[in-house]
Amino acid sequence: MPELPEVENVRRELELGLKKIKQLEAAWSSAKKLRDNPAAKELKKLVGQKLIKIHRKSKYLIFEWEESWALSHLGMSGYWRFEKVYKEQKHDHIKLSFKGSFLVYNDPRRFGLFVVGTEKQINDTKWLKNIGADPFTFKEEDTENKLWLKSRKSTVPIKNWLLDQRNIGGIGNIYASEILFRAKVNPFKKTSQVKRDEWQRVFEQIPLVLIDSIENGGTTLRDYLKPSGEKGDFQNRLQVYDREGEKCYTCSSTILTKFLSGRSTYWCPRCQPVKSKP
DNA sequence: CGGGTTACCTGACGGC
DNA sequence: TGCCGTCAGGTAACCC
Repeated sequence: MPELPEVENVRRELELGLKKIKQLEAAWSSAKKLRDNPAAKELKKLVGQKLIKIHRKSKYLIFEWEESWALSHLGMSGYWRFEKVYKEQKHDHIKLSFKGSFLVYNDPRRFGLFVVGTEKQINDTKWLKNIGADPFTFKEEDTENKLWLKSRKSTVPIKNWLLDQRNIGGIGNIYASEILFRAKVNPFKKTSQVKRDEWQRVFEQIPLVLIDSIENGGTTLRDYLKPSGEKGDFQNRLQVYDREGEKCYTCSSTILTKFLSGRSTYWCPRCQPVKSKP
């Protein structure tokens, strides 16, 4: 479900709610396992602490408590919700009880993650350590050139390269297709064969598309909801994703879709030809 | 090693 | 109505 823009929207809304939150009074987790379910005793470490800030790295939420940190990943179907009165829902997995409010993690498919530790322990987890460049700062840090050099060695399709979190953190299946459409690059092109000017366009579009989506509340195709329960709005701005058989807004060609490494890939055959223009 | 496939889970939806 | 196959916004363990 959630890629970087959705996770950032969750982060922003949760942080708005923090002002009203006091100490954690009780913590509960379901018996059903998430990807790495916190042992009940790990979760108990948070009791008595105040939630201070929520950070985001790539698609991960990082909860900063007074003494501890916690790492949250929403997988495909996870979401956090704020409630004044707890109303149990199917697939609730974590319930944090504060005075006068509840913060609940629900995740039907249970691909999500929640672990507790010290700041150092969390930062040293394999999940945070293996994340590649940050899409909003790689321009400033000469990372762009490093990524370009790295890309010369990769023979995977460029779309797969964008999805590999070890290269750039935060791009998922929707935005990989959207970024490549806006950059006018064919998603099946081998990464090492993507020319410098095409690469330039891809790099330019990565932060633009992600920010555009963040500002529009993320993409709600099926079940993504912000903690407030509201839908996102970026689904109305998608150019190719989920638009198979519809007309390209730019050139009126029919949008195509194809399975690539197990993921649906959408593109416009005329705007993103296999052979780039000379 | 890189690159491809499949598994992990539940639910929604379409075809028969 | 129900059963079955397919697909879903992510990651990671397997293969070769």
